[in-house]
Amino acid sequence: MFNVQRYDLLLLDVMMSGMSGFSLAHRLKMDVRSRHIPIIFLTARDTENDVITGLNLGADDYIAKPFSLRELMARVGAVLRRTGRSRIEPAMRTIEPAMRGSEHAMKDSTVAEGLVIDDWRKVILIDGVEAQLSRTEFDLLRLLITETGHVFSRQELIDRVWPRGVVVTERTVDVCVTRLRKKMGHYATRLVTKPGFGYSYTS
Amino acid sequence: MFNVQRYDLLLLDVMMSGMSGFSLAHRLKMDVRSRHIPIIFLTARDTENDVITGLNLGADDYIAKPFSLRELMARVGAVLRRTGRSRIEPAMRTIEPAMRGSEHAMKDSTVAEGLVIDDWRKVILIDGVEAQLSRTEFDLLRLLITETGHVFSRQELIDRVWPRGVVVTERTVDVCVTRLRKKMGHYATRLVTKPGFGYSYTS
DNA sequence: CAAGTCTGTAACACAATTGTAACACTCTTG
DNA sequence: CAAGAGTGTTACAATTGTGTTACAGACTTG
Repeated sequence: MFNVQRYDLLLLDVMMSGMSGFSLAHRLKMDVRSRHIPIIFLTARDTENDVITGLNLGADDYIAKPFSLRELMARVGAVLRRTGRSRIEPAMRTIEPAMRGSEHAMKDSTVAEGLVIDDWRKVILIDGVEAQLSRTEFDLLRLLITETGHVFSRQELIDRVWPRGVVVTERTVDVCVTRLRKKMGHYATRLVTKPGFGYSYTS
Repeated sequence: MFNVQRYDLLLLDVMMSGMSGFSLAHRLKMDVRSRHIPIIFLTARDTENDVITGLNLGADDYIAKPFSLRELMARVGAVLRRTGRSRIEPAMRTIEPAMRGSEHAMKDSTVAEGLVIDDWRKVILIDGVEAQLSRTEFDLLRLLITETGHVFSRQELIDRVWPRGVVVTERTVDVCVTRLRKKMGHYATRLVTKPGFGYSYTS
């Protein structure tokens, strides 16, 4: 593609189909045509190793999933401003129309690998397919995803998901999780039970 | 048509009768006579794929329905100014007479597929046929359509549609929606209830 | 390996939410 | 001030969502 067009910035997923984002970045650095183009990595993995590998290859920034599109845009803008490689205006002009139809996604969408919580439309997208969640299920999933990895106790979940003042059994959480899993298809296994502790979302 | 006349800008609907706007754009890019003419796509579809296809074909901008004619004109002006391909004056001279009969539409009309909110005459056109809405119904529908897809909570709707300071039950919103649906004929189903969340307009 | 504990889940009853008709009240408008 | 349109509330029906419980497994622990 570099033979045909010039790019202001590369947004690479560490886990791309067929080739890892790192390999691609490595190959690009070998290529004179693409040298000095700012790179931002997207990744679900947030281990130190990944971060260091990314920065050694000259990544200009690093965004761990889940992230909001608002955050993504802010970082893109920051990198473009910082590198001064291109004026921001033309870049934004390219990006903006692409965002037009989905501006709402800028507002509060939360993104995990394959899963989008669309807080605007109040639906979740599983591999791009809408799934209707009830209010409680929606709030529960959103909380778990926004703090991916953290194990919540049942009481904690009740306090933060259920309306103030309602009193429910801890087993209620289990049932809600079961119902959520049913609607999440093959991502059901990401709602992990930690026996004795509670539940967490793990990518 | 390119044999007969020169054009300053193309405004293409992605969904045209007989041929998609994309196919046309593709064929135009092959044709020397039409090369380098700025293109703006109009579309109701806001999927990522459409956006990307549009930009790859060299679209200069992208407007998703619903949009106001005011916005459309602003973008046309922006593209003409940006491409510098023609001075704006002559272009506007061509456009203006065409708009004469429907200048009022410039003010605040909002267009969704099959539905026009005429803020000048305070009526909506359903498939071109006028429907009389009360003040509250009109404001409610306009808000929902201008933010197509967004799910509003009942309180949010009360805050933004009902006059400042009035206090009404949340159920009032339900009744207003019911009345609206009755006047919207077969488009009634576009006023979608999201149980537990609120209402939205969906095309 | 057995007793005890924890979790998954179906089923049920009930609780909450929503659609809608009816009615009373308000606000215009002539 | 009368007529009519518009609006908010309420009641009840229809729909949808939710909490609890019971039982079956799974897991833990000594």
